[in-house]
Amino acid sequence: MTHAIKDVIKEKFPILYEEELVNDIQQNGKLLNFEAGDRLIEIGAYIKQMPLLIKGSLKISREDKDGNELLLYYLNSGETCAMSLTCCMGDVRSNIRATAIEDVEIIMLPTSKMDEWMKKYDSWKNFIFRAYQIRFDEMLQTIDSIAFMKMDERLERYLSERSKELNAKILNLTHQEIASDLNTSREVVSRLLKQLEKLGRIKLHRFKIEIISLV
DNA sequence: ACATTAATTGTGT
DNA sequence: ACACAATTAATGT
Repeated sequence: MTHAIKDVIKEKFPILYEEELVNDIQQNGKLLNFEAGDRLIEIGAYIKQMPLLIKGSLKISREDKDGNELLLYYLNSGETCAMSLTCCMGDVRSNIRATAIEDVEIIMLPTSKMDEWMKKYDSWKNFIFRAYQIRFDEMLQTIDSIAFMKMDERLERYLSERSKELNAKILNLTHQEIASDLNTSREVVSRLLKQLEKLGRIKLHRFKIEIISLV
């Protein structure tokens, strides 16, 4: 039983307060569901829709020249993908990939409306600017964690961020996944995780990591 | 309940 | 980074 898009917007995107805008979204938006593992956006594809994430979370990544997957950031409910905006403005192919890491519910909006809404609705404009700003801040943090932090600190930060975002104490991740997100080897991750477990900050299980207490 | 297999995780070099 | 061992979960018999 799906509720009206209108209600969902009011609940998850209170920042979009203009009644008329909400109606517009209701009219033009499509409510879609994806399962964990599905790819919503593939590298090289044209983007004609822009997502508003209602439930679940997405992993946004790109590929380097050797075909390695490189993590950009995670998207959670109440957020949107800033990259898909830049793509859809020009008639450009996507340079990112979006993969569902949990079951996901999203509203897809036709990019054709974006221009019009930017001019027409203040709250929409603010929303978009804010999405950019949040993403930008996060990327800055990521950059200096790569530049200045040692792997053990990066791992710890990674875990506490993920647990905060998903707001879950149990993360369903393999060591290999973490390793490719952090661009290191699986063995290093295993060893560092082991240390954290010894310190009593996490507990290790197969396929999952239980967070006990992280900074 | 047991054996087989595949994948994850652990460890030494 | 590589190689191999140990452990675990899933599946079939």
